[in-house]
Amino acid sequence: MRDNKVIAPHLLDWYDRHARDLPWRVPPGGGRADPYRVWLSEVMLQQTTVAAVKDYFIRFTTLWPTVQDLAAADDADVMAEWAGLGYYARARNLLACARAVSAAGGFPTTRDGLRTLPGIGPYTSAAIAAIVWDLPETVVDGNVERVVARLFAVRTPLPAAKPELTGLAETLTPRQRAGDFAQAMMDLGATICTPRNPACGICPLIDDCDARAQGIAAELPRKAAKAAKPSRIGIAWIARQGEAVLLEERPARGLLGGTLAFPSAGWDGRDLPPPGVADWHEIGEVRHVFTHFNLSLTVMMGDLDGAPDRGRLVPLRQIDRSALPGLMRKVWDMARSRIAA
DNA sequence: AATTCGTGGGG
DNA sequence: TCCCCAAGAAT
Repeated sequence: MRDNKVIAPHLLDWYDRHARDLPWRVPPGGGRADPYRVWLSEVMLQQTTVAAVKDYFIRFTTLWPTVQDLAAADDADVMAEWAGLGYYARARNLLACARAVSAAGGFPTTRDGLRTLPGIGPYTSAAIAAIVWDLPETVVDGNVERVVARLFAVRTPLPAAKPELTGLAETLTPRQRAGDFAQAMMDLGATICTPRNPACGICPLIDDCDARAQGIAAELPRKAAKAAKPSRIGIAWIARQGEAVLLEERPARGLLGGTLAFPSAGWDGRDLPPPGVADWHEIGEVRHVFTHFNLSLTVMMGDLDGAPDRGRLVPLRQIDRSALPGLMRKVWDMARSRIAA
């Protein structure tokens, strides 16, 4: 059996002095957090950096201050506000969750109850339970995996090491202030116990860290080798008619599911013809990187001869770049420069 | 259980 | 330029 580490008092003391000030966070000892704001921030923060989330969080909470407000919102408005943040299944699940919570009269007050809601998994359920309801749940995100792997010098590569790391993390969670402890672990991982060049010299847990003692902190956690990233090609069509351009809502599931987009094909498993008859001509190539492939998208432009067979024509001035996902922003930027010229 | 889901920043 | 990675969940 591994040694029993007791790090919570020391780490919480560090957190009381160094907690980051974040829009969704209640300072240590600052009272109960709003479950809506904590839930919204945790969903936005899934696989997404704090820097990228901040503005989105402020916009969402300004537009929809309560979960009831969000539950009453139009799907298209929420998708448009989420555009650019990525992982769009989160936005669809966000609305489904808001509507379930609103109908139920509030958020569940246990981890298991939270876990049943769409978009809330092992991490997010534990985070809300600990941060909002002050329950002694153990929160395991990428930061905690790294901190724990180093504290206990776990050499097993991820993701196989996940159960072991979770078990070890559970031995660290205090009965009191579990929410602050979780946020302290994540802050530590984000600011000191970083993936590369960890700042062990100023780490409050330096005397508890096995990896540091063995001189291998920067080498942990180990990770399984990743598969090479394949390349895909496709076509996007800028279909014009007078002062309007064709846009469509993508299918609800899959790549960029439910987002607003220019008609395209060949890169997402769909092999579709152009959206109508036109004098198609190439205006350039857009490159984009997804999690699991690189994309080269050939952009075609043309004036429609007759009605398009899908999508809807949107007046130029009505096209809102910020309502498009990142890939389609690139396509639009290229098209707009051509239209202006 | 392994895949499939975005995007932007940093080294 | 390329690779890594970031408060994961759903299937």
